[in-house]
Amino acid sequence: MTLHRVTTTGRVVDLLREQILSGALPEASLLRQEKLAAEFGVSRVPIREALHQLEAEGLVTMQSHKGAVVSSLSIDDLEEVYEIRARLETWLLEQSMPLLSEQHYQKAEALFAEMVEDRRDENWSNLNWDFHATLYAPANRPQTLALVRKLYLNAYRHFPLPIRLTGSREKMNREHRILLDLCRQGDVARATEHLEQHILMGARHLISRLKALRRQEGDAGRA
Amino acid sequence: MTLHRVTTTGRVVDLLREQILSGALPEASLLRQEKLAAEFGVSRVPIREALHQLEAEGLVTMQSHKGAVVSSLSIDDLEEVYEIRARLETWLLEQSMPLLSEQHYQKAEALFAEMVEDRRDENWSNLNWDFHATLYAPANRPQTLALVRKLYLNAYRHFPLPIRLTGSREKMNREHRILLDLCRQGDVARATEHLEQHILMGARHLISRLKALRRQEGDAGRA
DNA sequence: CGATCAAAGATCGGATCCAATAATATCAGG
DNA sequence: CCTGATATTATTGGATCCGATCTTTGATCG
Repeated sequence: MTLHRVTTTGRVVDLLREQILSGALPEASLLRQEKLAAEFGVSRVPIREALHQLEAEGLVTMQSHKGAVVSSLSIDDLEEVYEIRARLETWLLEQSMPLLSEQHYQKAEALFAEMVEDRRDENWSNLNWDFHATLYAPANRPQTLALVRKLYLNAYRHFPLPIRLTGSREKMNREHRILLDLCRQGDVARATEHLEQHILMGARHLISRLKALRRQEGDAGRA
Repeated sequence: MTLHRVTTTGRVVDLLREQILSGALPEASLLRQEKLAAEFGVSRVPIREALHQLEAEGLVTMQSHKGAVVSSLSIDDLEEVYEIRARLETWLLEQSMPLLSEQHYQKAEALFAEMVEDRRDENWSNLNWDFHATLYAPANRPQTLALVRKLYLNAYRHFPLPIRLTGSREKMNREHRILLDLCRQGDVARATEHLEQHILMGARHLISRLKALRRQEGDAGRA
């Protein structure tokens, strides 16, 4: 669609965003311009512009003459983002459900099957998003969908995949299965209720894992 | 709060954002780097970085080697943004209403009175936002509030004040009065319902004014 | 021995310069 | 006179250089 001509700054932005969202650059990492410039084999200018751009996206915070760090979400913020998602996604589903066609269901089923079968974790986030987005598609709310997607990625960043998924895949699969069935049955109230719980449960799981991780790190720090 | 040390880029960002949101730079305006640089008395570098930053915020769109233009929202997009606002703000009110204290009411009343009395238009947007935000404050949802504020500004931009307000001030005032009273009565259901209608009516008014304006421009073009 | 201040080094922000790309004008051919 | 190729110009993107600011180290003094 938007086929911007590739520019160095743009590529740097994409690379850094990818690394931040994937967790390769954990939160609070220092981003030295010179280091990144050398790493990517470019001058510092596109790095600086990329950092500014990412700052506007909320992924890094910059302090002038001090440096840029990968920004971090507090647990409260994380929870709130999930709650916003729940509020908006239930709304999307409410609108799209009456309009879901067999084609949408087939696509959702295919994505669901892929998520069940694929044992590797790397694609899970994308598949999960695609699954949800498929169910919301008929609502025809591009702005809302883009916003929710941004929140989705933003909430997931910083958490290496094993942390996100450990002990929750089967649960997620079961919930997705139920969600699909409820949609097919046309029960809007129960489907949206289930979706809300699904999202909020995901938040709770992620937060408990995160707290455990921080406790662990705290212990390591004390040792 | 965030007291970054002032940097040229930062100031340029703030200036351009202000000009875009206020309508001084109408949508689809071409933003020539050299022109802006001369205007602000700086080199092109901070201009470029500012433009990139604003692009990430969604206020301008850049095409490499072609230039930057002030981005525009379609009418559909505008309507959708208002609907998102309605969905989120009713949620905020729902949570905050039980927690509203006399202090909040007094602040809201003061802002309301200011909006009624102040015949000048310049402050209206800010006062209006502050009024709404005051009612949502007890919900203690900083992320949501920041997001809604962004949507609020984004939806209002491009519309010179006279267009936004003509023939709607009295209506807005009446609706605000009712909203305040419903809050005081503690009727959550009716208050949120009223708020939703208030926001959606605002959208409808703005869109009709916008369509009239475009029709008018179309006629002028044909003449 | 610890604290404070100064100087050196590191890093960032901004200006200038150069290269790459798109828009525009010019000219040849039909 | 119109169309298409080519050259010129305007504008952007990127690299290098310079000045400003922050950090760190080390020396001096209490």
